[in-house]
Amino acid sequence: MSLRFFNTLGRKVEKFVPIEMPKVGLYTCGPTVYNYAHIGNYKSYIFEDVLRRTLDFLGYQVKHVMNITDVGHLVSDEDEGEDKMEIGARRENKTPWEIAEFYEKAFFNDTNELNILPPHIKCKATDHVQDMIALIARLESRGLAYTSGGNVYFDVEKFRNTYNYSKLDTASYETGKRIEEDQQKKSPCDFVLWFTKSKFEGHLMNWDSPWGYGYPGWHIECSAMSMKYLGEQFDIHCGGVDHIPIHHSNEIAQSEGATGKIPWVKYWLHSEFLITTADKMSKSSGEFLTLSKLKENGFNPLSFRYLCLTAHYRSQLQYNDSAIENAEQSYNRLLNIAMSLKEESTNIGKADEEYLFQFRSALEDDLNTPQALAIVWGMLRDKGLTNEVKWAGLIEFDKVLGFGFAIMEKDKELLPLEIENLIKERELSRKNKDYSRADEIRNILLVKGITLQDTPQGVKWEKL
RNA sequence: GGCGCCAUGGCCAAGUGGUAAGGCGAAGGACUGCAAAUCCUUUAUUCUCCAGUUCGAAUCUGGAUGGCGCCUCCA
Repeated sequence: MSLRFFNTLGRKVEKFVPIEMPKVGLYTCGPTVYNYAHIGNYKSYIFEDVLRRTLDFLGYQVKHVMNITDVGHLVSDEDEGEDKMEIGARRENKTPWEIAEFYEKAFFNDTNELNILPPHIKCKATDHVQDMIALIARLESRGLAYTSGGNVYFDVEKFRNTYNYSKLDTASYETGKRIEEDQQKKSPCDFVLWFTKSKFEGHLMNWDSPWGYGYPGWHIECSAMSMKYLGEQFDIHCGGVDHIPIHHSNEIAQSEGATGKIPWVKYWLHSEFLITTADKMSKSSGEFLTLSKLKENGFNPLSFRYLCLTAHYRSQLQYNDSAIENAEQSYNRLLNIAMSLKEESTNIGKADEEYLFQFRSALEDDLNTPQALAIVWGMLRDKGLTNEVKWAGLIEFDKVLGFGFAIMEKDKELLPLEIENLIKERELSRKNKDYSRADEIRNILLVKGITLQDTPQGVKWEKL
């Protein structure tokens, strides 16, 4: 079988054929850096990482571009028209640039802990304002943009998609219900390309442009930057499902409108949300679960990665306490098995072809990671395989799973002498059948965060 | 108001016409001084409910109920 993806463009699973074999241009929507990302965000980034690793695994040459949105979006959480970057700035008494730098760093710290590969090119919106201006000018020259009330708008009436990507019925739009309607628009579906008239006072991030001193609309950065680095047509564009109706529809309209080349992007892949019992995890609602919080609660970031892999990227993932606990447990077992296989494998064997084939097939089937994990467990439990073969297989699988088993080292740290002596004393007590003293010592060590296991090979200890 | 998605054991979750993957948990057993870890075994006659199509439905159709998302902030 060959690689297949569910393409949002046609809402069906399609064979993946890159524009120029074996190269793949991949653009993934990056973070808006006005606050910490939450674990729901990271579900998407983990999906994109698995996608990229799968493409690598299958022999494609991927060029991965990701944007950093460091220009605030137009509308605020309360729908009153405030800029997120500037809200963040005011909240923390910093400039928008300081805010952006701080949260960008936080983002990449988190993704690093989740073993998410950094993009080959990361591009900041603020570094590409000239590219955006050029693109807007291009749209203007093709008659697809108009100026009204000081702002430049994209004219959707002048550009009709040949495919109904978003499946939005624009005729039955209920505009002005959630946010105040912009009376300057010709059609409710028009969107701003360039602002000179901000709805609010004291906007700090501004640039000179042919239309006046101002700042770009939200959607234009992705079109401008992706085309700059990947060409006017490229293979894959990813994001969360929430981007389908508006952000990506607008991107398509402005990109195809500017170049006249259709389709702009061949495959659109969208990741479903992580769902909590309480509320949708949303940055704007204030309360959200960050990776740091997860770590404070004692969970390994890679357990969260494992959890994301147990569900298909296109289905909502139910997140609750037992879900992450289950995942942590499973991941720890997998890790232990991996580390023992590593220890017991003196020479690297050759992975079993049948399991490798099954694993590859699962991923080729629109990235079925739950199926892929089932195959991993199946191989590990297979009594017909030697440890060398299993370890070789696991190394291969891990290229996509991304836990980093191959480079991981089992903690070989030494225990303080005091504890070392307690363990020795306990061994002596056990030999003398003084089990109450032995159990007492085991409890003392437990309080100090060390568990003991009396295995046939001797005492093993582990830090909690 | 419009549009889209989903409903599988205690939990997470694959499977989308041929008779329910996998992980966690739980139960029993082996091992152990007892534990822990590990290993072995068991754990959904059934896929929210009601009709229908079919030789055959978790999978298709209609309806009901419940949940989620989008309609210019969102992964």
